[in-house]
Amino acid sequence: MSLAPFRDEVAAAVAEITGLDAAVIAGHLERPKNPDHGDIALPCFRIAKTLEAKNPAKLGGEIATKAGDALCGDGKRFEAVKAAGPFVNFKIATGALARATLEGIDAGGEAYGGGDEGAGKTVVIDYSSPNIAKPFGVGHLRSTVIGAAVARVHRHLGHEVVGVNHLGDWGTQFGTLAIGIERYPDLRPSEDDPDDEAIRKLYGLYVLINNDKRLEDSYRKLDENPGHEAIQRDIECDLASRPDDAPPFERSSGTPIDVAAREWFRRLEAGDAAARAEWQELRQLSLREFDRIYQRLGVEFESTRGESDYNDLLSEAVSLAEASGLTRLSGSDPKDEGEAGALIADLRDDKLAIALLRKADGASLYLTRDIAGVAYRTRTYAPWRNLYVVGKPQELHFKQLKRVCQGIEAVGALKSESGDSVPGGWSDAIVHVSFGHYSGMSTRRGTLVFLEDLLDEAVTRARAASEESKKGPRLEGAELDAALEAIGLGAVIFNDLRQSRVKDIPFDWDRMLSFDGDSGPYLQFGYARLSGILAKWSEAEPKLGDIDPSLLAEPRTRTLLVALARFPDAVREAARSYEPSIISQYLLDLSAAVHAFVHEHQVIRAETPELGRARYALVAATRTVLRTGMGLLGIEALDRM
RNA sequence: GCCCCCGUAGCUCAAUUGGAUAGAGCAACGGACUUCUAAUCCGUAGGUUCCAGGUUCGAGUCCUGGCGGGGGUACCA
Repeated sequence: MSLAPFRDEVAAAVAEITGLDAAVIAGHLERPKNPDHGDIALPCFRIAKTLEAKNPAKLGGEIATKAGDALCGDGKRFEAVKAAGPFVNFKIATGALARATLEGIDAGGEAYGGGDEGAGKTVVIDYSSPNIAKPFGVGHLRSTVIGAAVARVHRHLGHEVVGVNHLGDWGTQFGTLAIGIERYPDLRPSEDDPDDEAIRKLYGLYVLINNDKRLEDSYRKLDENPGHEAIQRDIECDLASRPDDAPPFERSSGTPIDVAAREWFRRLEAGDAAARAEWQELRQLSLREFDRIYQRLGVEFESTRGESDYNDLLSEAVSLAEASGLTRLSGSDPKDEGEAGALIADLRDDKLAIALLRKADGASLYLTRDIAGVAYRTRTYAPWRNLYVVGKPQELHFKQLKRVCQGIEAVGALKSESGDSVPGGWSDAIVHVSFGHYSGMSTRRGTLVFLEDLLDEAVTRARAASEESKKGPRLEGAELDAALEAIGLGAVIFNDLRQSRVKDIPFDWDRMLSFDGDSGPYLQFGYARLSGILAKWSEAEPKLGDIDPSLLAEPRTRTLLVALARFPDAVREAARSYEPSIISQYLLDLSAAVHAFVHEHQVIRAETPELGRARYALVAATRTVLRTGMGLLGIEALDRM
C-alpha cells in the first residue's frame, strides 16, 4: 500500500471533471511541501494550458468544488478537498488511510515497499572493487555501502541482482609494489604475520616506494633545473614525510622506479613464473583482509572476479574495439602525443578526449579490461542494467567505455558464445553510478585512515555514549558487545549514505561518529523504543479487523501514518536514481515521526483500550517498515539499546 | 587551455527534478524524565540560496556570462 491508489482515485475524479486523461493528471499530482495543506496536491497551471482559457486559480476553485462532491462524504476515502489559489489540495480520510496502510504492511511484512516490477530484469552491480596493492581505507567504504544499498533496493523490487566485486588485482601499480619489495626485502609481509599486521606492512611498503618514486622524479628534475626552488621544496617535503622507522632514501643510479614497474608488470602479463607466484601470494594476503571487512559490514557478492580473470578476453576486447571503427594507431597523426604505436580511439568530437586501448608496448589498460568485463557480463547475465559504483574521478573513463561499447554495438560485433548476435541495448545498459570522495586523504601520501580503525573507534565511542545514556536497559556481555558493534557501524554507514552521492564528504571523525540527531543510532533508537513497547504489551495481540483505524487521527499519529504510506514511493525513487540517500532521508522523516509519536502518546496506558489497540497496530507496522528500510541501507535493527 | 561536478543558516546537509511561507541536524539559548528507553521531545534565534543578466504564470532548481572550490585531461587504476 502506498499513496498510489489514492492518487489514482484523485486522478480519476479530476479526469471525469475536466475530460483529460487520468494518467496525465496522475503524473501532475504531487505531495504538498507543507503537510497542513493536505496529502495530495494538483497544481492547476499544468492542466490550465491544455484546457485553454481559464486562469489556474479559477480552475482550481471549480475542480475543488466538483471533486469534493465526488470524493468526500460518508463511506468515501477523502475528508477534504480545498482550493488554495491555483492548487487543489486533497486530504485523505484518516480512517481510510490508516486501514489501507496497516493492511498493506500486515500483508506485505518485510516485503512491504517492494514489488515484482523488476522480475525478469537482471541488474549487475559492480561495487566495492578494492585495489589489491592498497589497503581497504575509508575511501572504499563509499563504493561498498552505496553499491550494497543499491543492490538491496533493486532486489526488494524483484530484480535479479548480481553483485560483482571487480578486484583491482592487475596493472602497473602492482609492478610498483613488486619493485618496492625488491628494494626493501626486509619489509615484506610474510605468511606468518597476522592478517592485520600483514596488510599494514604492505601498505607501509606501498607508501615508501611511492615516496621513493616521487623523490627520484624530483632529483631528476633538479638535475635539469639546478637550484629550482619549488623542486627543492618538494624534495624536503617528501623527505620529511618519510616514516621515522623507514630506511633512508638512497638515490639509485639504475632504472627509474616507474620504468622498472612497467617492465615488471609486462613480465607478469606475459606469464613469467616468478612474477606470477609473487603476485598470487600478495593477492591472497589482501583477500583475507577484505573478507574480514565484508563480513563485518554484512556484504556479500554473487561474483568475485579480479581484473586478472579477464586476461583471456583482452585480445577479443581489442578486436571488438577495432571492429567499431573508432580506433587507430597513435603516431599516424603528426599532432599525436606520446609514444607511437599505441591503439587509441579519438573521441574528441564527443568531448571525450582520447581513449587509450593498448599501450605501445602491447600491455593492456583499465579501459581494455573493462570492455572485456562488459562483454563477459553481457554474455553471462544479459543485464537490463550494468551498474558501476565507482568514484567521480572516473567519470571520463566510463563515458569513454560507454562510447566505445556503443560503437561496438552499432556494428554488431559482440557475439554470444553460440555465435549469434547479442540482443541490442547492452551498451546503453551501462550506467556509471558515481560518487564524491572523502576529502582530506590520499593513499599514496600515507594519510589514509584504515577502515578497521575507523570502525573500531566508532564502537569505542558507542560504548562511551551507552554509558552516558540516562534511561533504558543496561545491556551486558554479548548482547552489549553486539549492540555496540551495530551502533558504531550504523553511525558510519548512515553518515556515508545520508547525503546525495555526488557530493564530497569532508572527513571528520566527530561527524562520522555522531550518535545524536540525524544519524544511524537515531533510527536504531526509534526502533528500540518501538520494540520495547511491543515487548511490554501484555494483552493479546489485536487483529487488524478488531481495531478502529479512525482513532489514529491526532496530528503526530497521522504524520506517522503518512510516512508509512510513503515508503513504497521512496523505494522506487531510490531505485530509479540509484540514490540510497532517498531512503536515508525517508528514514529520518519516519524516525522523527516515531520519536515524536512515542514521546507524546501512550500505547499500553492509552486513554481508552480501543485507542491502545489501534496504536499497538500502528507501532507494530511502523517497526516492520523501519526494520525493512534500515535493512536496505545495511543498518542493523536492535530490540534493545 | 579544454571538459565534468559542486556552491543553500556559523558548520554539515534537505527541498517531491520548474511549484505554495526554502526545511532538518550540529553548535547557541530556554524548557520537558516518580508515567511504554531523554542516544529523545518542544520552543527561541539564525537566509540577498556566490554574483549579474535571461527564459515564464512561477527559478535554489533551466539558459548565458562571471567568481570561488574540487576533479579529469595519452600509455596508473
